[in-house]
Parts: sequence; structure tokens; C-alpha cells
Amino acid sequence: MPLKFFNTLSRSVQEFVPLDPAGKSVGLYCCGPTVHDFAHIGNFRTFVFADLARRYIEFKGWSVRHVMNVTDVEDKIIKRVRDNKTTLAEYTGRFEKAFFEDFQALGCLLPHQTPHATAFIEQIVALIEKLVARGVAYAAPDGSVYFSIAQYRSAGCCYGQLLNLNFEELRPGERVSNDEYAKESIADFALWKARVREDGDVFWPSPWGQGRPGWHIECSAMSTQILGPSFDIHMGGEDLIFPHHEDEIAQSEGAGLQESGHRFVKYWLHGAHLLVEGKKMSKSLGNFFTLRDLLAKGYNGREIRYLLLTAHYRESFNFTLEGLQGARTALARLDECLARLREVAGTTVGGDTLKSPPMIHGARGSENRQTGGLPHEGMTSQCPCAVAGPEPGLVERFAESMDEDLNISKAWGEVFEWVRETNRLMASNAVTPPQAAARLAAWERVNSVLGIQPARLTTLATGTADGTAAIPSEIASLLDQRQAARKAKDFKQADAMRDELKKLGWTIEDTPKGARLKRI
RNA sequence: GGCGGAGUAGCCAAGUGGUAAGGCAGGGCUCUGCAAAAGCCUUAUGCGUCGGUUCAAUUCCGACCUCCGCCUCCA
Repeated sequence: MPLKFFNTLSRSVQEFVPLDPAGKSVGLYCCGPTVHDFAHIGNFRTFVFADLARRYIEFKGWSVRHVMNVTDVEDKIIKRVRDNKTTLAEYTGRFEKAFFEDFQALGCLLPHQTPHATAFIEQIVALIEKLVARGVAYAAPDGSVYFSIAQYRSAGCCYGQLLNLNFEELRPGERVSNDEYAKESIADFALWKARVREDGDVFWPSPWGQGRPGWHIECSAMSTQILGPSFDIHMGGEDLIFPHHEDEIAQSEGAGLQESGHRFVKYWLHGAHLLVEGKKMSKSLGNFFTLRDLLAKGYNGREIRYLLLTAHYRESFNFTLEGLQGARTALARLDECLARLREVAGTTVGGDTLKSPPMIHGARGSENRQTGGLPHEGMTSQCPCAVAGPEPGLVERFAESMDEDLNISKAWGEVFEWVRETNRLMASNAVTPPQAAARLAAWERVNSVLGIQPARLTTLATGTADGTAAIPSEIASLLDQRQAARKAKDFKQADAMRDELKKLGWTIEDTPKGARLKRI
């Protein structure tokens, strides 16, 4: 089955065929954060979407080069640097650090490269010089440089590839009216902004005098520098379609970097925005959440990632706290199924039969902060799935869904049908250890795309323990007492012990094979 | 005003020219000392409204209503 994407450039779903003649490598660029503040949940929807796309392309066997820029110089940043009486590097460094903490808490794989605008000034200036030399950019008397859409068009290029623009019908917003800069035409945009007093120390030398880059030019300079003048995929939030991405095309193609017949970018993918509690996020409505706000409410990164990944990326999504609660329950169902599979699979792997209870497993659901890192960490070497190939059914159905423009909702449907089927089989003892191992391997394969980090505390007492946690002796002792009381049919005492354990954060599940302890 | 997207159960969310995936929440049952977990059953004669095309539409067409995005630095 071929992978298909909705390409904003063609406004249609197209089969994905990489530019690489060998058909092996894929260049992917996603517009990253502007580090002027903590990123909010809407920002992260886009980054989780990009992470999903990258993981799925890798799942399909391509080798991806994932680049995400960090915009660390821009009007708002400069204003805040000034207001806070600090330096650009100090200010942006702080928010960049926070951004990557959040990014990894959501289980996003780090891009292979994360270039910074301020580290690419030389390349940016060179690109602007090229545009000036080709006559599609001009320096204004104040030392700013603008891109001329009229010249670009008269050179036979198309401005308005990603959306229909009718310049005659354009109703300029208020933002245009304050004429800060000396543009020739209202639609022209700044490539280089001449230094003004308010910029403070934030400026670089250029052939046109001191100044700083415009908003769009950095992405053109960095993406073409790292991925080449033509690359496969460019992603971002839907609001970036215009003007940001349209201008990127204009700059990159206007500079004539591409071989003839090649576009700057072959596939443009845009993620829809999200609403929070049915409304547009806004601070005054009290529905404006940064990732850290949500973590502080007790939700963790995997729950938030799961929720962000329940809807198709091109649909606007309603993010709610109720949904987050539902995400927690849904993940618990999945964790439960996987833990039982490990119990079944684990009994053969070491050649040892399960000796005696207690079996222990569970998830630390109240964990606030996921550490970063890859989703497979901690469960590779000892994973019983190493002994078997993945059970094919789930993987195939999952891939069929994802091939359709990353239809994640449908893919989750397949996953949860598989969970039910697996639970049903296990409930009737119809899963052999090798089958369980194959099912786990199938999950691992699917999860290489979903990126749902494993629940921390997995089965411990069966010989497949991954050693991440031990039962405190106090807990073990209480459990023993409770089991003894049950055996003696002193249920009152047994229930008291159970309540006591619950207070300490552990629950007991009695199974035919003995008691299981779960961390709440 | 222009361009684009969307309206599916209490909530979230797939999907299809032939009669509605999945998750959460709710109800019932089985299992259990009781629980928990799991399983089974159940929850939209209905897919914004009104027309049209068709043997058949939620799915195609038209109008309307509502919501959302973009229209110069917002993911």
C-alpha cells in the first residue's frame, strides 16, 4: 500500500514519492518554535503531528532527515528582551530549554538538526544578496530589504501557490496600516529589517547596513542549506500557509536555487488548529494552556500526546480536560492488556514457569513529568518480543489506516479492536506464550509510530522484570498479611489490609494465579 | 468583503451511494468472599436545516443556518 498525503500545493491527496532517485532518503522540515514564551498546547499539536509523520515515514522504511528550526530573533522576542533588560541569548535560551523539555515530555523524537536563525545570518544575507542580484528584491532608503512580488511575478513566477489570492480583493488589516517600513508595494515583505533604536544590541552587519533578518527568510536559508534547494516535505500549522510558507516559496524559488523543473518543496503538509473546551484558546477565557499548565494539573506527557493523536491532523480538534481524563482511562486499558501479554509471554522466555504470586505490574499514572528519551527505552533487551516476529494482523491494519494521509483515528480504532480481541483470547487462556510474544512485537512495531512511552512499572515478579522498581518491603509485608487473612477467610482483616495498601498508593487485583499489585 | 475547512450519540472522533469504527462516560449481566481487572450485552431508525438527483444519501448537487481558519510576522 502506498503512503498518501494531502498536499496543500495541489489541494489533493497524492501518493508520496520521495525526490531521492534511490528512493531511500526523505528530507523533512517543520517550522519550529519562536522562543519568546512557553509553548502552548496548540503549538504542540503541530509538533506532535510532525513527529507522527516522521515516525510513520520511518516505519515505511525511508530514512528521514528531520530538521526543525528554532526562531530566536523576531519582533516579539526583541521587545521582551528590552522589557526584561536582558540579552537575546539569555532570554531565548531559557525558553528554548523549556521548549525541548516539553517536546520530549510529549514523546517527540528530537529532529536530527535544530538550526537557529541567529546562527545562519551569513547564509541569510547571502540568500538576500542573491535575490537582490536577480532583481526580485530591493533595498529601501532606510536600509531594509524587501521582496518584490511584482518583480517576482513578472519573472514568470507564481505568488499564491498554496492558496488562492486575489490581490485586488485583499482587504488590508489594521496591521498593515501602520506604515513602519518603506515598502514599494503593500504585499511586499521584509527580508532584512534595518536596525532601529528599540532593537538595542540585537543587530548584525550586512551589505545594507546593520539590521536583522525578516521573519520568513530564515526558514528558506536554513532548509535549503541543510536539506538542499529542493526537498520532500515541509510542515507547519495551517496558519503558516499564508504568508509564511507562501513567502518561503517565493524567496527560495525566486533565488533560482532549484534545478529546472524542481520545486522548492514537493509536499506541503499543514496541521489544523485546536480549540480548547470548544473555544479558541485565549488567556481571558481561561482556556489557554501551556504544556506545563497541564502537567501541573497532574496529567502526564503520554496522556497529552495520546489525546493530541486521537484526531486526524487536518481536522480542527477540541481539546478538553474531560478528554484528557478519558485519555488516561484509555491508556490504562491498553497498559493492562500489554502487561498481561508480558505475563503470558514471560513465562516461556526464561524457560521458567511462574512460581508463585504476587505478580506485580502497573503504571505510575500520576507521574507528572515524563523524562525524555525514546519510547523503546527500558524495554528492548529483555522484551520477550525478541523471540518472535510481530503478529501481522495488527501491523497490517494499522499501516493500511495510516497510509491514508495518516488516518490516526482509524488506526487507533484498529489498535483498540486488537486490544479487545487480545483480552478476549487471554481471558479464555487461548494465547500461548509465543503468540503473546508475537502480539507484543506487533505492538512494539505499531508503537514505533504512536510513540506512547511504556508504562513505567511493568511485570516484576515473573522473571521478566525490567528492574525499574521494586516493591517496598512495607508493601510486600502488607500484601503477605492480606493474603494470609484471605486464606483464613478473615475477609474483614483482608479488606482492611487492602484499604491500607490503597492509601499507600497500591491496588490489589485478585486473579486465579494470585494477587497482582498495581501502583496507582 | 474574498478564499478555505467543518457540523456524526452525553463527550471526543472515524467512515461509506446500500443502511453507522474506536475511545471516554452511563446501564445490565458473567466472573469474584467483596472488589478490581477482563469479557458479554446495551446506548444515534440517525449523521446541522430544507430541497433535489437516485431503486437507494449520512455519503452526490443546491440553498440556508452555525462554527472555525487565513487575508502581512499567530502552530
